[in-house]
Amino acid sequence: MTKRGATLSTSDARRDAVVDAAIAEFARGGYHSTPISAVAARADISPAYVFKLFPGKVSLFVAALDRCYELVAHALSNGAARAADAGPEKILHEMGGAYAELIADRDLLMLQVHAQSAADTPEIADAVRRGLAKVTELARSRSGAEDEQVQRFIAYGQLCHLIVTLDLDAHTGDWAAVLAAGIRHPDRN
Amino acid sequence: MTKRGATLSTSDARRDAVVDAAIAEFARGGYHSTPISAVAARADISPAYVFKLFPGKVSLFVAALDRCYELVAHALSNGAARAADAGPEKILHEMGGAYAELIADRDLLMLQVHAQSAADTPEIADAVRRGLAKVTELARSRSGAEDEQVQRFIAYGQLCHLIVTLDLDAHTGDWAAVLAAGIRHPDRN
DNA sequence: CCATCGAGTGATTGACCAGTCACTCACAAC
DNA sequence: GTTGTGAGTGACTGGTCAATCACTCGATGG
Repeated sequence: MTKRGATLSTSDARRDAVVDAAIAEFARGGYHSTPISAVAARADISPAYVFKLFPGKVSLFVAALDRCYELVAHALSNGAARAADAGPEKILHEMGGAYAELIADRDLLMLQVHAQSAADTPEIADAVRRGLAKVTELARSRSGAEDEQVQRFIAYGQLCHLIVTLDLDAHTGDWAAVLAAGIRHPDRN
Repeated sequence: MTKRGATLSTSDARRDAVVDAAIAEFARGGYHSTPISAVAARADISPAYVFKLFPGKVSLFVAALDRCYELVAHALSNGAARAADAGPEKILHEMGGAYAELIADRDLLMLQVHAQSAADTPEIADAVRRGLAKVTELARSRSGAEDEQVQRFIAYGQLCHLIVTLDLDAHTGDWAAVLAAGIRHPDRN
């Protein structure tokens, strides 16, 4: 009972669609509390078929995570291009702006947060390290900044994750304002 | 069948012991994949009795989290005292050192990471915000530093969480070294 | 000696979920 | 037209877990 109508899709196309659904669902509930059935439902697919496309739940999560970091790297790269041959600080700033735009819908950000928490599963930890390596080296090579500046770039990225996760700009004042000051927030809608 | 022998403990003492066990167990598995039975086993208690001491799983987690931030605040306070009346930067640096010592056993750090990932449960998000507020205001008031410096203090704390979670100082070189540079790591044993 | 009360448990329930398997169905090639 | 193949599913299994409840046991007080 193919619900989508239209032509029968090849399994590779389906796999891509399932990864998209996985990003959205895992971003909502995290690894442990998101059932495969939720991903399947979003992809208009039976839960059983997900296991034909991926060997298990971890593989699916890792695939989603890989895709997430790929998108992040792509955005950072674009950001760097926008500041062409300005100084390192300016380039990093532009990359930060591009990242803020990318994560406006929260999914890619939350997925990273959940992945960090699920890093006791070795495959997941590996995927996070892989992604973070890509991002770090990209920031360094494209900006030409000192190691210290690159480190700060990542640190403020992590702070940004915290702010969004806790909805700090909406909630309460003062101490929250200290943390959120000057960080580019995703649009609220 | 009270296994601990000795005198029968009052329920309040038991509650404390259960919170300690909860910190250790939740730090290992996170909120969703840590069963109450694991906490109960570590506290030498039947799972059923945990529900007599706490109304539900979330309450237990929140209690553990509250205690965690209490310990963090206490450590930071001690750190600030060590630098008595030095400059703000020096005081913040000393607080950072005290924090690094406190989280040497990883439990208090991992609990915070897992809490962030479980922040879609409102009670948990509230507890994290409460704790973070306490820490932020403590850092600001005790150091007398500018808002910007306090923000940086927290941001590097988050970076520290990432480094420990991914075991970055042990794993691989170069990009990992950039991120871990100058951060005081917990003793490896 | 009896009543009460708090500490603590065993057994159970109801729900959920990862993973499996045998199956159907559409289409293609011969 | 029948044989083969890949897409896709329904139904099931084995296991886990939060939460509940009726119960036991030991101490304490009258």
